[in-house]
Amino acid sequence: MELSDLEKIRVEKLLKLRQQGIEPYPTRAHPTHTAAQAIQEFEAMKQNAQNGGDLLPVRATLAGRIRSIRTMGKITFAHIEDGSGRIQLFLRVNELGEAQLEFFNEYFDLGDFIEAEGVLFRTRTGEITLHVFAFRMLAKAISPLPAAKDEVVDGQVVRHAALTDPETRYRQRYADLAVNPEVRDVFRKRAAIVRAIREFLDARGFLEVETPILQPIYGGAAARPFITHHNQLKQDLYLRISFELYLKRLLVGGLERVYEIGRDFRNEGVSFKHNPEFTQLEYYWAYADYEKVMSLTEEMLAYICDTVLGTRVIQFDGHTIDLNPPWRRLSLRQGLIEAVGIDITEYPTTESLAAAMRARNLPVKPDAPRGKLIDGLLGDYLEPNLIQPTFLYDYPRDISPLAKNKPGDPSTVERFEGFIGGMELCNAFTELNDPLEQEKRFLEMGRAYEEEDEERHPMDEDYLRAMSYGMPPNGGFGMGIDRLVMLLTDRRTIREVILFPHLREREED
RNA sequence: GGGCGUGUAGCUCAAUGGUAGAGCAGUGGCCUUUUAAGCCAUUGGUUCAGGGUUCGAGCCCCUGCACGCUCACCA
Repeated sequence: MELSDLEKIRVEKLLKLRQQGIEPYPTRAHPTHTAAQAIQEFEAMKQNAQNGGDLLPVRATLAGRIRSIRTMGKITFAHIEDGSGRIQLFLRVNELGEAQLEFFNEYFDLGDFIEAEGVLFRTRTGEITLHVFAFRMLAKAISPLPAAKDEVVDGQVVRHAALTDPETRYRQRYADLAVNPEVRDVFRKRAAIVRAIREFLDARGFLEVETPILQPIYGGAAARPFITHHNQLKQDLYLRISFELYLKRLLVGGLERVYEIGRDFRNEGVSFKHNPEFTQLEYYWAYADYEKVMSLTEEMLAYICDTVLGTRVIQFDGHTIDLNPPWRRLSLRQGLIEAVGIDITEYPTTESLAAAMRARNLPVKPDAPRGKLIDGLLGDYLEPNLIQPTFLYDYPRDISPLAKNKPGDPSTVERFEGFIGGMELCNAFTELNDPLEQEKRFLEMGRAYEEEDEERHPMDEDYLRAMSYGMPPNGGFGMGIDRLVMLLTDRRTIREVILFPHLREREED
C-alpha cells in the first residue's frame, strides 16, 4: 500500500498510540445510544420538565465517525456520525483536563471512529450536544475521506467540494457512501422496495423460491449469456438470463403461485439502463392471465409507493408521474398508429411492413423479421414518450415465444409491457402451456435466429417434458428491480442504484 | 464497436506554448458555547500513461487507458 504524506502522518499517530499502550483498534465498543436516540431522549426529558417533571441529566455513550473538528483553544467541538445521523461533541478542558484535550487534538482526525461518554445539553446556538467526560479511539482512519463539507442554509443542504467524480464514486463506493448521505438513502430505499415487494406477494399466497443460477441450458429471454465451466463435471454452464423456465416447472409441480427475486446475467452492452448483472423479480400465477397480472401490477406498484414513499406521485427526470391505478392501457397496435401512423395489422408480412416504414422514411434494419421491426418502432418512437404509467398490450407472436396466442388472432399473443418515465419496467404474458405449440415455437425461433445463433432460444427438452405433464394456465410477470429503484429514487442511471456497478478493469498503475 | 467530451495536490477546480496555482483538507501557532468558525504561517504535483513537434508542452500532434454523454447493440 503506497502511502501519501497525509497517510504517513496518521500512521505515525497510530504507532505512537500503540507505544503509549493505547490500542487504536479496540475489540469492543459500548454505545448506549445512537445519535438520534440521544437527541430524542434529551428532548423527551425537556418535555417532561416542562410538564412539571424532574429535569434529570441525560447521560449517553455514543460511537461514530468524526466528521468535523473545530478547535478553539481550551474547547473543541466535533461532529460525529453514526447510522442514525450526526451529533455534536463538546470537549472542554474543565472536565477533561489539559492532557486529555491535548490528546484529542493530537491524535484524533476526521474519519476516525470514536466512542464518547457524557451528558447532553443545548449550546447557545441551540444545538443538542454531548458534553464529553471521557472518550476513546474505536478505529483510526489512515486515509482521509474525500472531503465533503456541507452546511444548512435556510433548510437547504449546500454541499461544498463533495466527492463527485463518478468513477471514484463507483469504484470506491465505500468512500461514496461514507461522505454522501443521500447515496446511503438510495440503498436504504432500495432495500425497502424489495421488502415491500415480498410483503405484497407473500400476503397474496405467493411462495418465494430459489432456482438455479448456473444452468446447462439458458432460456426465457432473448439475450446472450455468460458462459462458465464446472471443472469436475467437465461441463459448460450458463449464468441464467431469466428465471422463467424454472419457475414455470414449479407450476407443473403444484406450486401454484411462485416468485423469485434474484440476479440475472446478460452478456450485452452496458448503458444507463443496462448492467451485466441486474436484479429481477419474476412471478407466475396459476389460473391467472395477463389482464389479472396487469391489475396486480398496478396494485403492487401502489403498495410499494405507499409503503416506501408515502405517496403515489413521484418525480423522475423532471417529470411528475402519477402511479395511482388504473394505468393507461394501450394496445401496441394503437400505440404505433399514434406514434408512427402505421397500423401493423394492415402489414402482416415482413416485406409489407418494411415497405410501409420506408414510405414514411423510417429506418429499416436489414434482415430483421417482422416482430423485430415492430419492436424497433416501439423502442424508438413509442417507449421514450411513455412517461406516465402505461401498459402496452398484445404483441407480435414471433418475438414472444413463451406467450399464449390471443384467441382468434394467430399473429398476436397476450403479452404486455409496463412503461414509466420512458423506460420499460416490466414484461408479462399469459403463459403458453401447450407443450406441442411450445415445441413448435422453439423450432421457429431456432430457425429465425439460425444465422445469428447467439440470441436464439435453445430447445429446452426438459422444460417441454415438464409442460407435457400438464401446466395450469397462468400469468407470468417480470420486472427489473434496478429500474424500479431508479424511478422511485429519481436516479437517471442504473449505476446509481447498484452498489458496485460493473466497470472496466483498471490497468494496474 | 463509432462520434463527442473529460482526466492537473487527498477533495472541488484554475493556469495565452514561457517559473504549475486557489479554496478546503493536512502541518505549526492564537482563541472556553463554536459550526463551511476565523486569523497568521506553512507542507503538498510522474499535470492519466507512452511517444512526437518545439529553444521551451498541463496546453499542439500521435498511440494507449479510464470515465462521462451519445449512437449502435440490447426484452
